[in-house]
Amino acid sequence: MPPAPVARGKILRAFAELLTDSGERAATLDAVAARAGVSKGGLLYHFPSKDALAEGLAAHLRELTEADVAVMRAAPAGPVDYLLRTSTATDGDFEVVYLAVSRLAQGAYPHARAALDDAHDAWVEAVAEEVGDPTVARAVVLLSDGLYARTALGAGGPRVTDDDIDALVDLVGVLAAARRG
Amino acid sequence: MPPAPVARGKILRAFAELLTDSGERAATLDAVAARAGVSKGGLLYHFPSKDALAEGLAAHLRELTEADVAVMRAAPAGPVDYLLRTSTATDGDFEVVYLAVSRLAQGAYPHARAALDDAHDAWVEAVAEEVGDPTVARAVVLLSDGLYARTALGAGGPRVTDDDIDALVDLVGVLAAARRG
DNA sequence: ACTTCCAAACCGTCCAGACGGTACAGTAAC
DNA sequence: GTTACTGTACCGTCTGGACGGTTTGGAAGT
Repeated sequence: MPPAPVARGKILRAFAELLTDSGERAATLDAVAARAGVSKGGLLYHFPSKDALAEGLAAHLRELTEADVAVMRAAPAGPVDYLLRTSTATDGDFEVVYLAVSRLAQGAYPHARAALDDAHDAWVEAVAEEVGDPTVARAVVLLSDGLYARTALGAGGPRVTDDDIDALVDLVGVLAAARRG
Repeated sequence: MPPAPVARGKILRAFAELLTDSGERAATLDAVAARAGVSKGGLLYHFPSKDALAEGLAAHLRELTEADVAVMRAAPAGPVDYLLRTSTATDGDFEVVYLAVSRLAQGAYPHARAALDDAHDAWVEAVAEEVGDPTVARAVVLLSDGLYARTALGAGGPRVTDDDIDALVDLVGVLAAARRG
C-alpha cells in the first residue's frame, strides 16, 4: 500500500460533509465528486458504485470509532464527560462521519446501521466502567444520541452550550452517586 | 368545510410512512401517490409541489403536537412517563409524523425544523412543570430524542423494552428528588 | 322535481432534466 | 508498466412537475 490514495480520503470526507449538512438527497455522485475536487470517473475508480461508497463510509466509521473509544477511555475527565462533550461537535472527523452514517442508516444501507450499533455498544461499555451502573450507562448514551440528534438539525433553534453540557455531566454524577449510595 | 377531502389525509399519512420507514430518498411523489391509493395528478391537486407536501406535513405535525401535549399534561402517570413511553412507539399518528418531519428537517426543509423546535419547546415546558427543574427537564427531553433516534433506526439492534423505559422513568425520579434536596 | 351548471376532487399521460452508471482514451508519476 | 487518476461522451431510468380530461356533489333557477 504505497502513499495511500489522497483522493479516496477526500471523497469520503466530501460525501460525509454533504450528507450531514445537506441530507441524503443532496449527496449525489456528481455533487460528491465536485466537492472532493475529483472527477466523476475518479470517484468511480475508488468506489465502483454508490453502495460501495456507502460501505466505504461505514467502514471508515468503524476505524474512527476504534480510535475514538480509545481516546474516550483515556480522557482525563472520564468517558461520560468526553462522550457528552463531543456529541455537540460539528467539526472533527469522527462527528461528521458519525452523523453522516446516521443519515445513511435511515435509508437502505444495512451496513450503516450495523456500524452505528457497534459504536453504540462500545460507548455503553466504556461508560458503564466509569459509572458502575449499566442502566445509568445506557441513559448517558441515550443523552448522547439526543445531543447528536439536535446537533444534526444544525443552527436552527437554540444551540446547546458548554454550560449545558456541564450541567448534564453534573446530573450524571448525581445519578451515579445516588445509585451507589 | 364539507366532507373534508379524504385523499388529502391519506396522502399525508402515506408520505409520513414512507419517510419514516424507507427514508427521504424513497419518498418520491410517485411512491407517495401509489401508497395513498391516489394518482399522481390527484396528489398534485392537493399539494401543488413537493415543497407544499412537506409544508403540509409540517403543518400537520403542529396540529398533532398541540393535541399530544394536552394529552401529555393530563396523563395519569405524568408528562415524563408519557413522553418517554411514547418515544419508542412506531405506530400512532403522532410518532410517525414526528419521525417523518425529523427526516425532512435533515434535508432542505426549514419549516420542518421550525415545527420540530416548537414541539421540543412545548415538551420542555410541560416536563419542567412536573420535575420542577429546568435542567432535568431538558435532560428528559434529550433522553426522549435519543429514544426517538434509536426507534427511527428500526428493528436493527436490540430494541428498547418497556422495562428499559421503567428504569429510565425511575432514574428521572431519583434525579428530581436529589435536585430538590 | 327537474334540469342546468359549476367547482372541487381526482385521473392519466407526457416531458425535461437529473441521476447512477458505463466506457474509454489519455496522462503524469513512480 | 502499474497506479492513480482526468475528461468526455453516452445510456436507461427515475423524478418533479405541467397539462388536459373526467367524475361527482350539490347549489341555483324555474
